[in-house]
Amino acid sequence: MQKKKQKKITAASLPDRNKQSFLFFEDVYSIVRLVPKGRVTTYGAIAAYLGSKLSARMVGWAMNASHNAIPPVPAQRVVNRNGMLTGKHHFETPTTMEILLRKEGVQIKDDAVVDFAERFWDPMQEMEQLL
DNA sequence: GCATTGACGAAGG
DNA sequence: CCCTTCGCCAATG
Repeated sequence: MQKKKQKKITAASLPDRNKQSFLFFEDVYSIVRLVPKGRVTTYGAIAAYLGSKLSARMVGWAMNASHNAIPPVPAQRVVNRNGMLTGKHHFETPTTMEILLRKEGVQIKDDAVVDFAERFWDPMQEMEQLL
């Protein structure tokens, strides 16, 4: 049986209406939506969970399209591996991300999550607990 | 069709 | 310890 090579699905190859159905997007969104309030995860952790073949950049790329996602994705809970709010400029206002996180009980200092190691929510780790 | 960019991350200098 | 380079893969010009 021929191995089903990863079908090269691109958002551009789909009608706008189906972009939100883009599997890779949904995978990312599903994980992000699982992040509990007051916790954060990273692009790399999500990429690792989906498979190391996918780079963390693709996660960021997917997040960029998360505005079109329904239900909405708490993108503010996704930060880079350093705990920095690198995506803050992609929100409606540069302070939206920080405000949302503070509202959820996450302390932000110098555009970074305080006690990031404790706040970190690892998809793979959490998935194991569910098993 | 090539070059640049990007909400990343690891490695090297 | 800070900065640069490279790999990652798709989008965009």
